[in-house]
Amino acid sequence: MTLSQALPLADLSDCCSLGAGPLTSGEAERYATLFKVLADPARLRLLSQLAAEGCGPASVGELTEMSGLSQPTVSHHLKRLTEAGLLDKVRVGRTVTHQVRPELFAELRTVLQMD
Amino acid sequence: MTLSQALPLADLSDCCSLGAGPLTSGEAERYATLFKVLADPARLRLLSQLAAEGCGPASVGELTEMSGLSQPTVSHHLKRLTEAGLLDKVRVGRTVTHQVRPELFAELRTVLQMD
DNA sequence: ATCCTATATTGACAACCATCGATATGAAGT
DNA sequence: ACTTCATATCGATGGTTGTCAATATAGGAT
Repeated sequence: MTLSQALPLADLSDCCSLGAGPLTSGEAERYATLFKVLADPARLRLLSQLAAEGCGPASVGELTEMSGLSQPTVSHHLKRLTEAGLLDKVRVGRTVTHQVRPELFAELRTVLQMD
Repeated sequence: MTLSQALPLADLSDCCSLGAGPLTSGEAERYATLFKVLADPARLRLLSQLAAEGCGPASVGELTEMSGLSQPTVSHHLKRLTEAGLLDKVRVGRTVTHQVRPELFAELRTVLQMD
């Protein structure tokens, strides 16, 4: 069960962002959970690799080489990103591929809108 | 010395975001530091209070009442937000007021652009 | 069935941080 | 100077997490 399934974000189109009224404690915790996933340099670099134009989905092994981290550490970060709803995970034979899922990024941009 | 003075963000207009090529380790750490400041429900609620339309700058005491947290805890959070460059701090007599500083929010929105 | 290869999980350790009570600083009034 | 009020800092504590080595799982090939 992914985080996005367990804790769906509020629809920002009609209600709340930082710039449009105080957040409820539930909203604040859900957004904080998402920002926490982004608040790590290794995960940001993995995301930037996956989001770079021209690069399609990448395997865990490729991302391990690029990051210079150990394979368990990369697997751990990809799991956190996937459970947060920021990545999609696809198994093809023995290799596992990940791909950026843009929806939540768009929602977070709305949250950071200050006017 | 605030974080934004010590570690200026790269100019995103011509260079790097998550969607435009891999991040350097320096960029990844600076963005991760900023997201870490946002990755706390209490700080998000303080920000949403400060950003709510109609609300001007608010004092530490007012924010302490609204948040339900202790005064030292609120002071701690406001310090982190201010040192990150997300808030401005102004002392007026005995009371200290804070106000949202929109620049870094705009930069983070750019970082989260995935296309 | 056995082996190899790719990924996931476990266990452990160190570092960081949110929170509070207690106390210090600092500014203004008497 | 002294008191009072608003905010900041200190010290301690409990919880979270990034990282790795070691091991487990799982899929394909022989």
